Parts: sequence; C-alpha cells; structure tokens
Amino acid sequence: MTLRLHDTATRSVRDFVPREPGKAGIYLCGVTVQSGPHIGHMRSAINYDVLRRWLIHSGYEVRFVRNITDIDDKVLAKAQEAGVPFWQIAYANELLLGRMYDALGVLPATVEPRATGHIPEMFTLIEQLIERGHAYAAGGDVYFDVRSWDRYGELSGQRPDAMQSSEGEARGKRSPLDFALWKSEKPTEPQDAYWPSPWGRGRPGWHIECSAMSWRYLGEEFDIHGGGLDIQFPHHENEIAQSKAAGFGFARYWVHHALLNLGGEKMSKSIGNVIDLDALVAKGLRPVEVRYYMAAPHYRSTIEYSDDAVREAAVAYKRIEGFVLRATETLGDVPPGVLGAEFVAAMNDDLNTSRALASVHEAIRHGNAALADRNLKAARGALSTVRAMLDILGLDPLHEQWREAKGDDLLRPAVDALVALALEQRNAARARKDYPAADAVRDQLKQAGIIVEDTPHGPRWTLGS
RNA sequence: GACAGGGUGGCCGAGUGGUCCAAGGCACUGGUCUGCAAAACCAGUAUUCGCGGGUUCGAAUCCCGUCCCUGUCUCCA
Repeated sequence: MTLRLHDTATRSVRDFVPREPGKAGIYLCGVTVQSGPHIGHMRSAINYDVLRRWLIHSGYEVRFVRNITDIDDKVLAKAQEAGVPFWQIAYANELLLGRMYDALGVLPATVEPRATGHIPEMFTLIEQLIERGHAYAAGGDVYFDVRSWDRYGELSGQRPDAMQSSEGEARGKRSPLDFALWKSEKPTEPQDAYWPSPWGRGRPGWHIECSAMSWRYLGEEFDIHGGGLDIQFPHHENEIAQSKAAGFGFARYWVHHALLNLGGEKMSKSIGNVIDLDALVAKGLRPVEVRYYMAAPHYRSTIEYSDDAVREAAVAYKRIEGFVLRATETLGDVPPGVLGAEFVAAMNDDLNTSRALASVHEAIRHGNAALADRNLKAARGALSTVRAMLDILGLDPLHEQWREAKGDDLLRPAVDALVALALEQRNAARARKDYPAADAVRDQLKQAGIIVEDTPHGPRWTLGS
C-alpha cells in the first residue's frame, strides 16, 4: 500500500511516487519572523511533522527543509518601530519559534535556512530569469514578467486576465501583475537591510527566497512543497513561475494545510485574533494536549478554535494517556510494536489522522477490556500497537518528550511514600467501615492534586485536578 | 466580482455512488464493578447529512439551482 497525497496543483489525491526511490525531499514554507508565533503556526508545524514521521516510518530517508523568512516589509516595519536592527527582531522571533517547536515535539528540520543567508543563490536565479526573458530590471528593481510565462496561474487556478490589479502602479513595472524579485533601496527603510547587487543596493522580493533555498537544499526538482492555504496565491504561484521559468522541475506535489480560525476568521497577527502556546498552557492545557487538538482533524479541514474544543481534546488525550500508563503499570515497559492495519490504511489515505485516531481509540478500548479481564497477552498487544501508532503522531505519553520536569523523577518516589502513608490510614478506616474517615483522606489528597482510584489490585494515584 | 475550499448528531469530527438507519471522541442516560466514588467495560442516544429540484435500481457522496461560511486576488492590511 502506498501513500496517497492531495496535490493542490492537480486538485486530486495522487499516489506518492518519490523522485528517487527511498528518498523524500520536503520544502515547507516556514514563518516570516515579524513577531512571535501563534497557534496557527503550530498547526502547520504539527501537520508536516506528522507527514514527515509517516514518511520516515514508511522507510523514506526524509530531507526536511523549513525556511525562515527573516526579511520582508513587516520585519523592517517592526524594526523601525522598535528602533533596533531588523535582524534583532527576526532572530528574537526565530528563537521563540524554535522553543514552540520543541515544546510541541516537532522534530528539528534537516536544515532551517534563512532568506538573508541565500542572497548569492537569489542573484544566480534572477540572472537566469533575465537571460531567459522572464524578468527585467527597471531602475534598481527587478521584476518577474508574468506575461512572459503562459503557465502563470497553474497552481491557484487564477487567470492573469481576470485578476484585479492592486492600487497604485509600482515604478517601472510593465504590468501590474509583475512581482518584484529584487527591490531597490528606499530612503524610508532601515539602511542596514540592503545588499550590493548587480542592480544596485537593495533587498530580496518576497517570493524569491523560497525558490533559492529549495534549489540550494533540494535541487532543481524535489518531492513535496508544503505551506498554508493562505499563501497558495500569490506566494506559491510566484514561486512556481520563478522556478519553472528558470528551468527547474520544482515541486512534484503541493500539500497545503487548512487554517486555524478564531472568531470566524483566520488567526492572524494583522487581524489581532491570536493565541499563543503560553496562553493555552495558562488555561491548564499541556502542550501534548494541544498537539492532539491540532493533529486530530484532517489537515485540510479548517479548525475553528474554541476553548471547549481544546478542552475536549485534552479529555480525549487523557483517556489515551490513562490507558498507556495503567497498562504499563501492570505490564512493565512494553515498547512500540506493529501498527494496526486500519491505522496504516488511514495514514496512507492522504494522512487521515482522524480515521487513524479512531483506530487508536478502538485499540485502547480492547486494551482496557483486556486489562480488566487480566488478559495480559491481549493487553500487551494492545499497548504495543497503541504506542506505535501514537509514536507516529508524536503523542506517545511515555516518550521522553512528554515526561514532566526533571525534578519529577526524584519527587515521585517521595510523594509515593507519603501517599502510601495516607492510603494506609484510609485502608484502616475502610476496614472498620468508617467510610466518612476514609473518604476524608481521599478528599484531602484530591485537594492536594492527587487523585486516588481503587483497582482490583489496590489503590493507585495520579496527579490531576 | 474572480479563483479555491466548506456547510454532517447536543458539541468536536471522519465519511465523496451500495457493506452508511453515517467512524471515533466529548457530553448525556441506563447497566456492570465499588462501601461510595473514580477509572474501565457493556448498552442507548442523527431513519439523517444547509435548503429545493434532478440523475440513478440505489446519493451525505454525482448534476442543477439557492442560501450561508472561510481563504486568496501580487512591491499582500
């Protein structure tokens, strides 16, 4: 069975056939680091992290390139506002982004290149485009000549003739549709944001960096290009035009993920309807629960954010976690084993994580039943398959990523001994049928954040609320 | 206006021609277990898929119309 992926360019689900057997090259449009990341960015990161893990599991050697766009109009505007160099703003936000990836268990990219580190590659590309008659210099600017590329619109379905052109004619453009590859310096912009170029001092246009970096790290043609639905046009359309006009084969599959909405609109810094990971943590959610929330719906479905929905996701995840922890308590460490067939089928079906999770929950139900029946063999099987499936989604509760803070390892035996003391008293009370006293012990522990549950083999405790 | 994608139970969310009187989760109800709980398990909870037509032996799934929602429209606010 092979992976099938939705390809935006053909608007269809296609078998994934890598350019080179056993290898997969992915370019993901990362973030423009104009400000700190919000949970909309997290969705992108998590969706592609799942794709990547699935490809790795499927035996591919994955080269995963996720860029940082560290220069653009907004970064410069923020820098001017703050009175600091643009790269200071960009780098500070890049660090925040990295922290967010770590917190959510997003695997580090193979390489995370920055736009400003690839100016020479841009020059080569731009010169190639000029030579081929698809770009022209005008003053100190260089524009891509959209009319010279008749496949323009192939990705988004936009027809150049039908497009509304923007207000205000830019200087030197032959057509309002043309877009800048290189922008000449302006007196109103920070003077430390420019590079010398064959066309005079200036800085990159918005789209050229991705063409340059994908070329640098993945070659002229690569397997998958990803990004949010909102940058399909113009950004990806322009990327295709540039790269193909330069003679590259470019991306073979275009995978776009849907957005995270809040209040009926996409979460966006400019609209101001943003929530970041810290805000969710402040609501009592753990990053792993947030990851579950983002990974559970299909990647091409819009998520309308709501507090209720995240909380519901947290409850669902706790059910998963509860099984894994309880099963491990009775079975000992059972390593991840073989995936369920339904899970595999679901993942291969355009990464249908929703369906895949349904099979996880079913396995858990069977596992819980097996535990209750003391059918250890069946329980062991369920645990190993559940852990394997969760591992693909980056949600295995036993993975080091999700272990509580380090001190926890030392604290736990100590708390365990104290709780055992309290439970001895409770047991004594129960033995003499003094239930009010027994319940008082349980209630007091609960107030301290320790939940006591009775099992056929004695009480167990967990932290919780 | 153009282009793209959606509208499924109380909620979240899969399902794109028959096995769907619609997966899974949450919530709720009843049961088992328990001293009582909790957890877990079992059972129940949409004859129905925005609305109106049509195609078909058969439609949530295809077609037409209609209403509503989201994204995008280029040196992006």
